[in-house]
Amino acid sequence: MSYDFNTIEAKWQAYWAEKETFKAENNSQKPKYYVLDMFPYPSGAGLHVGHPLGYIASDIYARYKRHKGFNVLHPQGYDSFGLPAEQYAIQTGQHPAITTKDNIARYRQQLDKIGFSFDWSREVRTSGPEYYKWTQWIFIELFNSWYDIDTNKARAIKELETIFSAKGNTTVNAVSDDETIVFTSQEWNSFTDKEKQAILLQYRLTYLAETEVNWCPELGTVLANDEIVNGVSERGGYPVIRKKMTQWSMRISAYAERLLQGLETIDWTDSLKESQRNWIGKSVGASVTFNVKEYDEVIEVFTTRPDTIFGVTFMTLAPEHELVAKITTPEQKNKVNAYIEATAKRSERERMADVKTISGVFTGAYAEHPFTKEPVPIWIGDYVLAGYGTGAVMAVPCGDQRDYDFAKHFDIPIHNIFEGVDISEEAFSDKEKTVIANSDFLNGLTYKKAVKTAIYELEKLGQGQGKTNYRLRDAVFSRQRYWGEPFPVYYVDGMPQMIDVEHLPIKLPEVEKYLPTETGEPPLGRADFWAWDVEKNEVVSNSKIDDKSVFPLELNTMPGWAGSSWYLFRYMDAGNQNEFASAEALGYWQNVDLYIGGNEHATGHLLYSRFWTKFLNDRGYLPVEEPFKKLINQGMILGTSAIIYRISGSNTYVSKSLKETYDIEELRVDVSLINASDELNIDGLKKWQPQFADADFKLEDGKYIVGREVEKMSKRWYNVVNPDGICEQYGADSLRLYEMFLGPLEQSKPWNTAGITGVHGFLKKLWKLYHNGDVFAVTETAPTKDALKTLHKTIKKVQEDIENFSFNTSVSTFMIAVNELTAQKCTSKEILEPLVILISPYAPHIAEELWSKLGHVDSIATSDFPVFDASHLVESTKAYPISFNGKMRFTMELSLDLSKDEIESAVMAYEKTQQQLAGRSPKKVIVVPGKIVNIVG
RNA sequence: GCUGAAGUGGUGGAAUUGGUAGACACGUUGGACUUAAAAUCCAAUGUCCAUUAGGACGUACGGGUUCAAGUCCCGUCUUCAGUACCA
Repeated sequence: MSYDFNTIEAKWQAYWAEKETFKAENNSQKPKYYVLDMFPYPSGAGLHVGHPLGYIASDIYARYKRHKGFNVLHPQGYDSFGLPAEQYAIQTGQHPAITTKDNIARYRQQLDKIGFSFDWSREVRTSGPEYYKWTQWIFIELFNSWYDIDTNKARAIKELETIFSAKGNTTVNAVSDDETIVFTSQEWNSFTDKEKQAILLQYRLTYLAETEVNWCPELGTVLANDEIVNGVSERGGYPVIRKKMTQWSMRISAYAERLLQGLETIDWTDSLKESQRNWIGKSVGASVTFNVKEYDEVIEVFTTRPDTIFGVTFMTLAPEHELVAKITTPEQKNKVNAYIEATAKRSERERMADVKTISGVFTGAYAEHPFTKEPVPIWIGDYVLAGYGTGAVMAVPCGDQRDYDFAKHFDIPIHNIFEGVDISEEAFSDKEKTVIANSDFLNGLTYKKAVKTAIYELEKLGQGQGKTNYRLRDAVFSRQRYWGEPFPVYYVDGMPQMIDVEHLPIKLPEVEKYLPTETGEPPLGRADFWAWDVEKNEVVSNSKIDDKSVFPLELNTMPGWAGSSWYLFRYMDAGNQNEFASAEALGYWQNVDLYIGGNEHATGHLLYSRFWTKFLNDRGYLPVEEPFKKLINQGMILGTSAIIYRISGSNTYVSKSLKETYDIEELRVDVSLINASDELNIDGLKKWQPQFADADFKLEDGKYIVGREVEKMSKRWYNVVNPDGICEQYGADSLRLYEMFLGPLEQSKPWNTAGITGVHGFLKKLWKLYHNGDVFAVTETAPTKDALKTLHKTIKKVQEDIENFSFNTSVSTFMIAVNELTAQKCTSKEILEPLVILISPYAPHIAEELWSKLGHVDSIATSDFPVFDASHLVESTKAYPISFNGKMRFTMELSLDLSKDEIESAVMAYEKTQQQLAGRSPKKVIVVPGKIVNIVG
């Protein structure tokens, strides 16, 4: 009986499903371990070979941890709200729920074939009402919270109302939109209900605000930055303008410092932490206010260099700055307006791309320098961004290159305030070497001292203070889409109201089309039943909105990251109808011990879910501050596209080496038409697409050789390889081993099936090791010394590899072990039984089969990992001379702990053969813990 | 520009704290078994010279530290990823 992987794999997959082998219990005497994959979006294209890479790695780790005696939670689900299903719905009219359901079924089928140890009883789907009920609940909790800076955590909004009615807002230190509003308790209590609501909205952690968006009138929707190419929409090529819209926002900025500090407590890669640090963008400096001459206005700026305050020779405002209209003089009005109009037409992306062109206009107004009281001209320029800091800068041309370039371009004076520095060619921005000059009380001071002194003096004037600024902006939470979570929100008199938890979920309404309405409202504006009856507490027909108890519901839906920000907690208690997860389940599982996924989520999903976790922790719903303790980014598996060369204007194609002699254009063809030596299957190509049916080919050596290009796997490049074919031809175990064998987990690499015969051959050899012809041939004979050595070498290496996530090298270790044992003709059960456990995380199906043949009734998944015993690994020694404190020493390396006698005999043996090194006999042998032995000669 | 990662045979990639570079696999070549093919097994395979027994050179490039450097330090080049007028 040969290795019949198809039968074996089907058998054990059915067994696992039936016995629920991988179901995790929420209480156990064992220690817990939570291994999570980033859940997939179920796209119509199905899984390709890149998807399972991370899943295989996490599956190996999960299975290993089970062998090591842990109670492992390893769930899977679907991030099933998203754009592709909606776009498909717009084109075909098919409801996204149906598309999504079909795609999920296909994903599940493909996943099952690979033999993952997921606990499917905990599956979640973000688009399921029983799931998004709790996404809506979290939204309401955010709405009902404010951020208290003094206790540094979120608190219930009710507590804030209590404070307001008792003491007004002067004693509250809270994060809010407008810190200048001040009221007493008497004033608060005399406000109307609507006024109170409007004020509270400025403190809530999710709030309505006017936000600038990329609006495409033709498509009637808001576009994300990456959906715009050269100022027009990627789809359709329609113009895009910047427009202000009222949208929900998340006050993530309140958590900026904690999101930054929290990075110190988690085990993520440095590059990922660095990305998040950059994104949060903390900078320490000062806020300075300049009075505007002849107007009763002040301009507030943020600067990291208050020490250069005497170098200010002008100010620049962003064209969008609100003061621009107020302070521009009549003479400059036309120029300024023309400039503002010109910049408004450019998208933010264009402005960023076009860094080199210097542009700006003088407003005609002057500010007053806080210390010298000299006039400072106020300019506008698009190098200042409205969205960062205060949208205004104090320009110090001698110390900042952008200010310098601007000043040179417009002939604005440049004052040198640095001692002994030449600024005739460029600005000087080296803080460390800074010594201030020409600056009154700052003269002679170095950077750090000058900053302190400048802030102190500004505070005395009441025109500035030390300030920390963050780049992180509040996150827009509204999408003008259909296929997303509806908000549990209705509007009374323009003010948002939350629906009570007991009436959730608010389910997505039916619409006949998935496009925005003709009047530019989101798709939910097409729903007939989309109004809230506060007496019946149910969704009713829009026609009843005239009734006094019926109000319109929110038309936007939530963004993709809403559902994915908390799903890890839902897995802990997926079926719970009464809570998002029970306190017991949350207390037991805590957070994710190991999270594996792609690094495209570095600043999106991974930041938002940290934010929500901290928030839920503040409000007492979670016992943890961070969602993911350890995170590994798997690399992308790239496709190898195949290229054929068509002679321009003809239907003739030339082989790769002939392409230079013709004027050609490149076409990509399906990679399944290419064999291992880059040869094209011409008959296959002719059948593939009608345009090739009567094509001519110019061959080399009787073959058509294609060009290859490594790029992202994508349908449009015809380079997608599905795992299904591999599973059929070589089996899931081969696929699993091969994906690991391809290279380091974290590295991107092109998919190439050529090497799969290597790992497949290994599995065949493994099978043969346990069989003599057709007979299972494991015996009770005592193992040889060599066999024991091979086994324990393998245990040690595999265990180290798994702990270090170097799965690729353990595949090699297995191959060496099997080759050695085959050569040794080992049939001993004492060796072969533990060996199969070592291999089982990688190739679980064949391991289960051999395990049951070894006489076990239970799944191998519950067996214990073999214990490493170093005593089987006595090996030869190496020695190197070292010089230490003028004395000659030898360092001797042994492969493991040896007894004193063994060391001494090894030293003697070594001495005999290496007399040139061991001219003197060792006087003392020092055993250093581990494996280095120092011999002092 | 900045940040991060990396550069090793024909290819994917190994190499503990510095300690015999190229494990393992693919590919290639030769051989065995077959009528033949497939499958399987065996051998060789960094480069160059000896063509035996051995020697020299080799981890992007140039220096340095060290008894010893793929690994550490300085400089240069290249590639990939992320990010960008952040005041």
